Parts: sequence; C-alpha cells; structure tokens
Amino acid sequence: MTTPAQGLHTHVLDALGLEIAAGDCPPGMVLRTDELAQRFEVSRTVVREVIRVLESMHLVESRRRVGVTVRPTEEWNVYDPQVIRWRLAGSDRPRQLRSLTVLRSAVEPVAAGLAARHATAEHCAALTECALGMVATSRGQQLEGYLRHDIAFHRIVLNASGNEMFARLGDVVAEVLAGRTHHQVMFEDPDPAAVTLHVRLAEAVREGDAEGAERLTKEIAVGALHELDVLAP
Amino acid sequence: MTTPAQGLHTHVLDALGLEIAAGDCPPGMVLRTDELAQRFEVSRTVVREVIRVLESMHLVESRRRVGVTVRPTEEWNVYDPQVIRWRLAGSDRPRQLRSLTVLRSAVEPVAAGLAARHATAEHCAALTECALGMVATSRGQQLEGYLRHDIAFHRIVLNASGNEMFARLGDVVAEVLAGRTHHQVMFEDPDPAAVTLHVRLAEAVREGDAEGAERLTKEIAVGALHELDVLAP
DNA sequence: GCCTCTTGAATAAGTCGTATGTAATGGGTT
DNA sequence: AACCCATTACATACGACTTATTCAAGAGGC
Repeated sequence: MTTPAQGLHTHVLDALGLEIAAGDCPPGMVLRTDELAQRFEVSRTVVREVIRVLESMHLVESRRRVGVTVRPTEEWNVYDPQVIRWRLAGSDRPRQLRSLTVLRSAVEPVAAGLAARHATAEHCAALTECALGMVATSRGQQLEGYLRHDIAFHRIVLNASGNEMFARLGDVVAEVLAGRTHHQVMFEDPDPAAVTLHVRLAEAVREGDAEGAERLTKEIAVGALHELDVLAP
Repeated sequence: MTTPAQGLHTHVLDALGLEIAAGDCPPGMVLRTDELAQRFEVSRTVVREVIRVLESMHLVESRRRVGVTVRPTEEWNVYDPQVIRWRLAGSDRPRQLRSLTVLRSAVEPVAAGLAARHATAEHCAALTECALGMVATSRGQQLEGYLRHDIAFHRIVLNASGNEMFARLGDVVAEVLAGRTHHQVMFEDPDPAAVTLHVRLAEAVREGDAEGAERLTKEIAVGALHELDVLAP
C-alpha cells in the first residue's frame, strides 16, 4: 500500500528492514514466514527472498523449526548503505550520526593525504569546482545546493585517494551529510569556517601537500563533531 | 559440489559469489537464471534467492528481459565480510590485502585512542592477556596460536573504542590477519618489534594514554604495510 | 524416586515444479 | 522513421513434498 510498489520484493524488504533497524523488533524476537506473508499480503516466495537478503545483512537469522529471529545490533552489517539508510530513518539517528562522523574523522584525513599524492588533474579540477560551488551556495539559504556540492567534494577526495575501501565510503558520507542537513533542521547557513577549510583543502590536494590536506580534513572533521555535540546533545 | 552442502542456498551462493569476486565473470557479463539452475542442479527458486542476495551486495543487477548482469567492482559492497572473504580467496588477494591494510592504518589508531579513554577493566585485562599470549607464541613456529591472539587483541581494541562502526571492523581485521598468515606463506616467526608494540599498546590503553595508544597503533600499521611491500610487491 | 538417554511426533523452514503476469527488446509493418 | 506486436527472461505466485530441529513422553539405569 501507499508505496510506488517498484516490485513487491523491494517494498516488503524496505518495510521489514525499517522495522528491524528502528528497533521495533527487539533482538531475539521471532518472525514467521507465514505470518509475514499474511501481513504484507504477498506469497511466501517473496517473503523468503526478503528474509534471505535480511539474513545476508545479518539482521536476522533463519533456523528451521524455530523461525526467523532478529539478531542483536552488534551483529548487523552496519556498513551496508541500505542498513545505514534504514537506521538513519529510525529513532537513534543521533547516535548513528555520531558513530559515522567519528568514522569519517578517522578515515577522511588519511584519504585526503593519499588524494594529495595521487589525484589526477581531473580530480583537482572537479574538486576546485565543488569548492567554488560551496562558496557560491554558502549564503542565503541555499542548503540543498550546498549539500550537493559538499557531498560531491568529499566523494571526489575519497575516490582520488586511490583506495577502493575509502572510495566506497562515499555513499556513507553522502548519507551522513544528507541526514545532517535534512533531519536536524538547519536554519542557519553553513559555518563560514568550514567553507574556507574546504577551499584550502582543494588547494592542498592540488599542490600535492599531503600533510596539509590531512590536517585540514581533520579540522573539518573536528568541526563536524563539534556541530553534532551542539545540536544533538 | 563435494561441499558439505549445509543447504543448497549457501552452496550455490558461495560458488557464484566466489566466481564473481574472483573476476571469472567480467563486469557486464550476463547470467541467466535457468542456466544457473541447470549448472548447479537446483531449482530456479534457489537460484532466484541467491541472485537476490548477490543483488543486495551490489555484485549483480537483475533486469527483466536482459538477465542478471555482473556489476563493476567499484559498485560492490566491499565492506560485507562475505564479499571480503570471497575476494581474499580470489586472484587479486595482494591488492585487496593492501587496500584493507591501508584502511586499518586509518581506523585503528583512532580506535586505539578512543579505547584508551573508554576501556573498561575487563577490556584491559583481556588486552593484557592477549598481549601475553602473543609473546608466548611469538617464537617456535606457533603461527596459529599467535594469529588467534593477534586477532583477539585487535578485536578488543576496536570493541573498547565504544564506536560500533569501529567494532564492526573486527571481522575485517580478522580476515586480513588470517589471510596474511595463511596465504603468503610465513615461514618465519612474527616480527619481534611488532610483538613489543602490542605489549606497549596494551599498557598505554590500560594507563589511559590516548596519544601513546594512537602512536603505537600507527607504528603497528606502518609495520604491516611495510611487510606487505616486502612480501608481495 | 530421580536422572538420563532414546525415540517419535509436531512444526516450520527448505526445496521444487509449474503456472501466470509483466516489462524490455528486436524485428516487422505501415 | 515511427509504431506495433511477438518473443524472451525475469517477477510473482501457489501448493506439495522434504528435511531438520525441537520438545516431550517413555524406557531404562542409577
């Protein structure tokens, strides 16, 4: 109901994933495939496929004779972008944003240092363009435009690092930034200091200044953490 | 075939996942469900469930009329422990180990710093015990015992950081360490310097010395990276 | 009499074959 | 060249059968 459908599978998966990620189903709770099939008015086949996917994310465990049991949070594949999205939509978004931001503060400085060493001319150009875009949208309530450039900026840095594990965190960072902008109502324009740091970071990468890039990214991360502390204590 | 079965689903999933992760199926290659059903001698239902799981890992994309297409590596969920295991079993293990080790070098120092601040008495006790275990197994070709303590050590640090994103990297680190020990044939005993660093790191965490813990962990990471450069150029 | 081991029945997921719906592709027609 | 239709391969669905696990009842030993 009410969702654009886009496939029964997707619909049921999203609904169940959201419920579990939101904590509506406490760990140890057992679901049964027949029940779920009835509840969502789909066949058991669809439910079974959904369960298989949730199982691959370690959100649930399916055992014969006992049913589908919800696993404790510590066992979830919390790096799965889908899981992150579900959790950010749930009730413990603040805690989640904090965890992710701490992760960023560890990874992004190192990635920026590598980017300064490995970035191609295209990377540098795109980075500078994003920085300029951030400057242009940093005043006058153009939050959506700013967000888009911010996401692109960090994605480029992660990609330019040349490390695929870093690159794949682009989606995570995008979710974090989007969550920050959309959920904790940002009335104010972005911090001018942050904008400046991004511009200087683009310069540092272009000049191949690895240490500078690392230090500047650390400052950006510290700012993000501080912002979290202020807005969501 | 010849695997202990443990469920048709698991068997087919593992086989297909390995093939794709190993690069046997180049990006863009199209698989068809009934072909796979024939090849593995299972019903299409099983194949469909497997495809759904692979799809949730972004390894493949299933579209009507065209079939199941293999996605390029850059889109895979490379943080999924299952995917990591498949890739480490494949041919580009060296590259993979390097990427993961760089990730470790970014994350673990920060995690260690946090651990020094947040570790409980239990954490410290377990950490010291692991360090002692590493010392005890560091000579005389007790590689398996050493590996076990090494994995436990890093897992405790990540858990003690109090950040769930860090904690969930425990499995990744375990895979890396296991891969290093098992695949690049280690004839020699572990580097004595590394053992010492672990002992000192346990001390630093116990004393709440965040900066020391971070610095020591960085040194451990540098050692691991150097080791990779030497053994797999 | 109490505890343990075995056995069997009940249960819920696992597997399978088949039928029907649906969308994208490619070729043929106007 | 634009449109339409047949083909194709996945999507959804259903129901029967299989298998593994659990729980409990009963037999046996202490």
